[in-house]
Amino acid sequence: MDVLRLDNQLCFPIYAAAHAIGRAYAPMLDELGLTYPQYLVMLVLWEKDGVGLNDIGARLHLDSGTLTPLLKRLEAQGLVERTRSTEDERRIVVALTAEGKKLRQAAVKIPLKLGAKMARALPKMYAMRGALRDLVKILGSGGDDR
Amino acid sequence: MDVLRLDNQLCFPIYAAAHAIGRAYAPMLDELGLTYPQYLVMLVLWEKDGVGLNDIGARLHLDSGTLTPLLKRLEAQGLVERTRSTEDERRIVVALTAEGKKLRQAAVKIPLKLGAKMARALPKMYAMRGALRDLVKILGSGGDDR
DNA sequence: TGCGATTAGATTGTGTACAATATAATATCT
DNA sequence: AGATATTATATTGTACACAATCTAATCGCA
Repeated sequence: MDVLRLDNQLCFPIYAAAHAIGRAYAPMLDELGLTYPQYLVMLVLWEKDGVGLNDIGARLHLDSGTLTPLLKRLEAQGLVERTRSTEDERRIVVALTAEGKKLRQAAVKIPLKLGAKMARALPKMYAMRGALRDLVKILGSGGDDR
Repeated sequence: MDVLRLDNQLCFPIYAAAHAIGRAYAPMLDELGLTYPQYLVMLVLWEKDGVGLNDIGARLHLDSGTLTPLLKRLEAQGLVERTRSTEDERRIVVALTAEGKKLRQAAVKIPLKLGAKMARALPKMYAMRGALRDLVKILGSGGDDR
């Protein structure tokens, strides 16, 4: 077997799928004024508001180089507020604004629409989810828990 | 089920895994002077030299906005040459230099090392490859076959 | 053959993603 | 208590990725 043949690669399909996912989400998220990474950040915050930048990074495996500008833009859109923690001044706490909280209602349609779009792929995606998580763990998760 | 809960997302694990893969490849590819996307382009060319930018894009689901600068940098490194096709002047043909061809020898170790690194994840990755390819098809593949 | 439609790649603009580095704050050790 | 080590985030620099748009070349149709 030719280890350098594109069709024999195991990682490339993941890469290609991730990009396809991003492209598929974009028009729908654009209606909410969000990009896919921003949407992921909002998911984290809708789940637990007022967490640190570090915590968001740990959940999403993204570091401050990515998150700082991203959060700045979310703040500029009036969806979040960033403040320095009083307990530890190195920490940034990210809180949803009322508008940010309200956006959740509109956002509910996103996974529903995407789910419908890739309905026939869903069963296998459910099946591969755990393996993908394991892979992230094995390879090292990036973000601020490095 | 909360459709907006991060752990319930089916796409996020793919996104996270793709980024983890990129991070895992980077140090090794850096020794060859390549980035992961550049490495993918080289895979395509090692397989079939002298193809069009469009063909590379179709294989990798990347468009000219991404490929043009990427190929420019590969050309600057002396690994490829870009020429205008005589049959169709809109087309760019990308050919490996001798140095580009020679790099394949050093590149063989990359998949081997990565494979070793994620050995225990490999069986499931083999299993999910087809499903990931289907997903790319379903969502629309991007690149220049849009 | 001429003209409108389509295509290939370049370009512009925006938003990531991450390595490396810097600065200030906190933790740990002696 | 003081010094050193570590940590959180910002910043800098580089390389993507892709939508939108542009320009020149080619295709398809009347």
